[in-house]
Amino acid sequence: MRQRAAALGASAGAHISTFHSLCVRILRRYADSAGVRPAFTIYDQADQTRCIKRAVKDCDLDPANFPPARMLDALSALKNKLVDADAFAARTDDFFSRMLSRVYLRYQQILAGLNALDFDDLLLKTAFLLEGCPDVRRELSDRFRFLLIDEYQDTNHAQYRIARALASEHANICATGDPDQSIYRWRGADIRNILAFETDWPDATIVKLEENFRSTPNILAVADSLIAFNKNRKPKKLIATRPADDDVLVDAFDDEMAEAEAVARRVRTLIDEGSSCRDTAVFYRVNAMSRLLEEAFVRNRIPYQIVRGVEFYNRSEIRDLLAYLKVLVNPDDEISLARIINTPARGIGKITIDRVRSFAVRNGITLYAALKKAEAVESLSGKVKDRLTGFVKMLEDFKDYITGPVAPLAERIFQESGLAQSLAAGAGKDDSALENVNELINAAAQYDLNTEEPSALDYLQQISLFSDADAYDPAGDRVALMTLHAAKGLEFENVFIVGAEEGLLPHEKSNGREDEDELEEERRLLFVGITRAKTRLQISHAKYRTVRGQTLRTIPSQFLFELGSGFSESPEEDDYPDQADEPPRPIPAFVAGQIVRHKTFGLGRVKKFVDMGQNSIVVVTFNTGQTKSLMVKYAGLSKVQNT
DNA sequence: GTAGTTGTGGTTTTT
DNA sequence: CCACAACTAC
Repeated sequence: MRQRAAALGASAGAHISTFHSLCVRILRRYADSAGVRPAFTIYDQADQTRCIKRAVKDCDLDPANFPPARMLDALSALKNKLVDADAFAARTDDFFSRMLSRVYLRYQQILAGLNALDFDDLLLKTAFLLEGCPDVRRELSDRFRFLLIDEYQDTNHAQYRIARALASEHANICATGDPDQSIYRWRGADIRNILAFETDWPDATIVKLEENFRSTPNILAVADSLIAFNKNRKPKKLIATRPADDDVLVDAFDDEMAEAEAVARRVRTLIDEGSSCRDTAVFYRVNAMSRLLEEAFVRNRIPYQIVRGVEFYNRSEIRDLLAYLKVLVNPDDEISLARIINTPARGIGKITIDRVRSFAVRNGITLYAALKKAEAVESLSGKVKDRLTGFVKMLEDFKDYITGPVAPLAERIFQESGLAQSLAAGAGKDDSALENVNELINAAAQYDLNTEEPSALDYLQQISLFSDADAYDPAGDRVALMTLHAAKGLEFENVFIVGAEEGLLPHEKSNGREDEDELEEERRLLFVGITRAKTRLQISHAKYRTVRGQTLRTIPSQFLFELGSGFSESPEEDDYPDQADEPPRPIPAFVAGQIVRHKTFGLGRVKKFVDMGQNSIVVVTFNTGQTKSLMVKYAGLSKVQNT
């Protein structure tokens, strides 16, 4: 989480840390009381997915009916509410929750066996520790005598309970935040935390920060107009203190290439006029959009940085290298072990692994311990045994270096494991992999320099919690490219927001689901992006966009119609087909539940109708299973009689 | 048994 | 379009 819990200790100096990092430090220090082993590995989403798949399988459930992503979301929601597996088991009522409960119990068993904690466990275990051990709570409360929590609107219930426990002894707690900037509801952030702060701490002084020193009135007007469309909010007025300046621009481009190129050229112009690169940022909804922009910036010779925190650590070459480190630090981490045992290929296949695993189970030892005793596994050929012992020996040799600087160890692993060689062999098609590895090793070297007693364990636990905030380098004079989420808390003279299209912003995954809440969160996301801009703001969309290899005509984001009138449209003619030729026709209204037919997608059911006159949008779930946003005037939908 | 090949399916945001 | 899973050829 981005919000930081800063604790100001009189003698120790101020600590600035994210909630999760604080939890890691607490859990390591009070491991016994918290019921964890200190060398735990922190599992991210990919690792969690592997574990939950295994848990679902162990419970004899069909992954088709119990999709891993769904299950993880459900477990995460429970953990964020501090409902552990046992507590949940006691309160299941329907079939699904009974199955979920079994998966939950099994999942926790698996993680415990691997000596791993997921992100939610870090919070849950810390909260339980603080609430269950008064001694620990008092000690920490005394150590952190003043508590300041930023971005409080994005705290979840577990974080709330941790903060409450830490402040319980002294009540020196200060929280800052803005409910209109809550963009992590999907991750369990509970807006009630900030709304209820005054009731939780009755003596608290409330300071409203309504004056905005950052943005021009032009930008604030657009932000204000947009966010006012959210029904579920406390109205608030932003008061501009700066004089009016340039108009906000809303631009339409032919396709995503043209959009990226136009943005790059406009940035080029700003730079030529004397603006620093660091003063400009480009925001997008999904990481996948960064590539086109990157290419455009290269073409226009503009220095840029792609701010990617988590994204970087999802790269397979990075995951491979880190998996080696994880296994060295925590041999129980079979998820990482499974990843590296045949990466790069060294002739250890699935069947071999299964045999060693069953040997491990029979003898009640871990997979790694079984690998060490590979000689004793009868079902293996001598050749295979040799490969296994060679692999284990390599790891054991690396182990000599797990305390001490990390960069040399990472370099050594990269070379001696064969990763370097296999990367070089596959090069040509993608030379960025080697670059990424070098970046990782450089970052490790930086860690070594900044840390008194560097170790692989400490390094791994730190980078697992690496955030987008850490990824942004304000020192470099480069244009920043990042997702709207990553933009939170930052500000720039010039801001470009691209891809303001239905399905992208708001994202289709959050359109018309359950209720309006998800749409409102998308609106807040754009609001956050807009309010990052100090002086110049350009929001754009492409008329055609290629997604997954298919070029489709897009629909401008409904949010563009909610910006009020305080902006200039692009001078280009709006050349959507049909519009010029045909006189405006009355737009038919749809209601949710209405069955409709589309010439390409066939039959579907209306999920939602957004009445915007000529620009009305209808969201339809088609029988093919896909949900699409369509502009009524182009969709050619016909209403079908409900039977 | 392993490794390369074809096929399927799913597909945001991040700690 | 990409990652992964089952499949087939060594």
